[in-house]
Amino acid sequence: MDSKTQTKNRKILKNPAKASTILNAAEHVFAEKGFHEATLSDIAKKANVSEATIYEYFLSKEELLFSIPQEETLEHLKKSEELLQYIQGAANKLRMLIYRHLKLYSTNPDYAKVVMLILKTNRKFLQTEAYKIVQASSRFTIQVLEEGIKNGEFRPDIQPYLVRAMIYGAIEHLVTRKSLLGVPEDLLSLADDIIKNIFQGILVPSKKRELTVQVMLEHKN
Amino acid sequence: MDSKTQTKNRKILKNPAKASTILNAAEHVFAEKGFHEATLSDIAKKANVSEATIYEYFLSKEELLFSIPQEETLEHLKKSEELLQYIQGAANKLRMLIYRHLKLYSTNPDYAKVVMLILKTNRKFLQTEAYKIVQASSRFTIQVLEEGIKNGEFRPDIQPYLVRAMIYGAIEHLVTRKSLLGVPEDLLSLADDIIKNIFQGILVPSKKRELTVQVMLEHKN
Amino acid sequence: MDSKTQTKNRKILKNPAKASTILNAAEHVFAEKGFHEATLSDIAKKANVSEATIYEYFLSKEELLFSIPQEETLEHLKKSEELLQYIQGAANKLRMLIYRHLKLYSTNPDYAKVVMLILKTNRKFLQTEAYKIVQASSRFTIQVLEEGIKNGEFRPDIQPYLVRAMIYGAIEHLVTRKSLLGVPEDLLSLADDIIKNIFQGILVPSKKRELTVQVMLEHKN
Amino acid sequence: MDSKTQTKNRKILKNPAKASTILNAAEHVFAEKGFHEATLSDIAKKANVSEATIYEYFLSKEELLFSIPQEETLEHLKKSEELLQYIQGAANKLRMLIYRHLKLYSTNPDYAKVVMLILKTNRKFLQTEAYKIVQASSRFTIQVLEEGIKNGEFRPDIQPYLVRAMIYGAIEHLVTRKSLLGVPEDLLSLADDIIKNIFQGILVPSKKRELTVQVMLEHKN
DNA sequence: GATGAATGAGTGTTCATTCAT
DNA sequence: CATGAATGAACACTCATTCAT
Repeated sequence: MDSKTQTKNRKILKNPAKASTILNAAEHVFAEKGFHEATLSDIAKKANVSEATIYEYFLSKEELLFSIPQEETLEHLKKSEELLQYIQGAANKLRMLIYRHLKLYSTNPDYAKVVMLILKTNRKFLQTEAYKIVQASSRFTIQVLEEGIKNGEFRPDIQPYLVRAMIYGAIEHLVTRKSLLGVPEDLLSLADDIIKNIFQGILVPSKKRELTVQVMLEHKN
Repeated sequence: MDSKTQTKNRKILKNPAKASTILNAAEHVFAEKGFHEATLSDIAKKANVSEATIYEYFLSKEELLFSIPQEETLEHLKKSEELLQYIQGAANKLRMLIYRHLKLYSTNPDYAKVVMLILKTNRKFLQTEAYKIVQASSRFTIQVLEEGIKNGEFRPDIQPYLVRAMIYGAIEHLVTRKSLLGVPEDLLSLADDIIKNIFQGILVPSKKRELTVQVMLEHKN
Repeated sequence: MDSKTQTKNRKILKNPAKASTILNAAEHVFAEKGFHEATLSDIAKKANVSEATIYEYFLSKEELLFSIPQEETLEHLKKSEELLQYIQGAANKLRMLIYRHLKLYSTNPDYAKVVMLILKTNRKFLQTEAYKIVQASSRFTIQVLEEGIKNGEFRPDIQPYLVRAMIYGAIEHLVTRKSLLGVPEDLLSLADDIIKNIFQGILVPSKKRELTVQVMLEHKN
Repeated sequence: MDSKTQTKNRKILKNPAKASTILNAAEHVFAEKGFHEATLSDIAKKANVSEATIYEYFLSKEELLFSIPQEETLEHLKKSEELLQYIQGAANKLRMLIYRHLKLYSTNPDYAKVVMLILKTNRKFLQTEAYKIVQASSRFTIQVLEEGIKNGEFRPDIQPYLVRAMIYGAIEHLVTRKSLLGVPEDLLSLADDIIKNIFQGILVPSKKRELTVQVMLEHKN
């Protein structure tokens, strides 16, 4: 609605520092208590502003929640996009995306909690601008996977949609566990192993048996 | 708590049919609206009982929520455990576990929503009896993975904990998407592809080049 | 909406005594403080129930307000309707209606305040069932006025709509003043004077001069 | 209070144009939404000033409301007072007062709404300077009525206080209906009929019967 | 055993008002 | 002078939970 934008004179653009303070407080409180359990009063206290002030910057508690990933995600996305241009090879690009994704959550545990425990399962969030950014981010992965298929790096029969689900699923699973249970201690160190598993699978390759055949041929000579 | 169970004379054992009716109603309403948005009044209406009656069978709204997976999960677990005994080979066993897991959610969309959108991100659920059953279930996967490593089916350098995260992560990611967005239409058909990816990875194997080298050696002889 | 009627299980029919208690409390508090200045808490205290209980009987503060005149007005209306049948002559009927109207407010000062100071100027009230009853009540007056015109009791050139406005206007004006200022002390005693004014107007009739002419004619004979 | 007026340096005198702009905006917004439903923000927007500026000219939202009739009413009063001097006869004077009163509201529908729907039922307004002006205005009516009684134009037994109530009551009733319901379309055209009713009443005069008697007397001769 | 009825406790949101600049 | 920015104070409304019958 037009009225929404105009009637409510939000000062978020006028004083971004305070908006950011509120956002950080909200992130922290939401991370700690969850959305419904957190109160505006909690957030106001944490941000050292009045509850009314929060409403000067955000339309509602829910909009405040949805505003949390906006900045962070957009910035992350742009950086990833930039880096993709400097990296050769789909495998290397994918490695970077996985690594950065894990790092994003790893270095921002509160943010991780908000995303994994609150936003990811919120129906309304899916209709949000912020969510579109998240979507864009995951589209990169699809593109890189397709690139890898095209240039022969990746199996031609993989389904990018499914592989992405596995990559993100693994990361989300781990970050969620970390958020809820505190384990594993060091998320980031898992990146390489995830990548290795994604790349090579878990089966012992059948190459060896083929190799054995070769050797037998040698004996024949 | 134990004391809680004993202090209140719960009649859940006396009239399991009604308890089950309530549980089903709750599952449906929670799936549709989410935990906080669903009201006891909604559930009571759906179950054709009074709100007070719900409290005859369950201690609280939260306990009602936590009771939902109990039956289903336990049954699922037992069946899996049984099947594991009849299957030869870690790969085959793993395939079965993945398939059954995906099928469980696939055939119970309401249950899937409750688990994926509500329980999985609930801190308190982790301290629940029901959760221990879930844990037990996922312990099978670890065991199978270890078995596969031991008998040479799986790479010796895989980390079972991580592989499990990838398997469950992928499934959860897909089931969550299905729960929220309705896509993909047919979850179950993805099982084989997930298994294939998990087993073989996405990289095109470098076997071919190695093979070429062998051939050159043969000529040398 | 259907949902409104069914979703909210109002117990107003089940326990009319309590509904009435609440209504009386509301009438008193609204009369004393006005609608916006009165709080649900005030009313709950006055009625010796919890605020939540009020919501078991009424959908909202506003609906509570609008429910106040319902009973009283309907009862008043029916009685008036009945009495009309026993009275001969439009003038006598009108006298009764005026008298009863003034008496209604005169004996229920709280009710008078609610009607005069709150409801009468409330736009939404006009779309209410209760208002339709009020309308019906004032329709009697129109009918009686028309009857009086037809049978020659009232001037044929009067406009019933306007006369009604004058009658009710006068009453409302007086009741409002009484509600706000406390004067005049005794409203009811004004009834006869109002009636007299309405009936005869304020002008000294010019009959006398005409009469004189007649007399002169007599003398002439 | 006097102290209030002096403590705060109100600039209403310094820039009467802006004060008037605000007052007009307030009149419009109050008329449209009612007092409680209107916000200072609404008024500020309508007046193209900031909310804080409104407080430079008026002490509070309520004082702003009470300031609305001041000018208009005073002007109206003075003009009426002047006209009274040029009119002969109490009946003619009363006719003028009624006509002008109805015209005042008729030509200022926003003002009419503010007065009829908000101010007239506001307790605090009665303690206001502005209200005293209104009172003064209605005192003219009393004076004219008394004059009419004295000089034989009006019945000697009418109660001026009551007649005034009827006149103003009728006008208020009609203006209120117009404000809320939009009918009748043309208020001003009702003036003559109101006057006629007030003057002559609604009863068919009993002259005729008396006249008949005279005629019989004539026959007797 | 089942429930109608009552409520305590809690919270997001609004807005008139103030004041430093 | 004008106002942007901040907030204190208030309140209607909801709902899980209890308990007498």
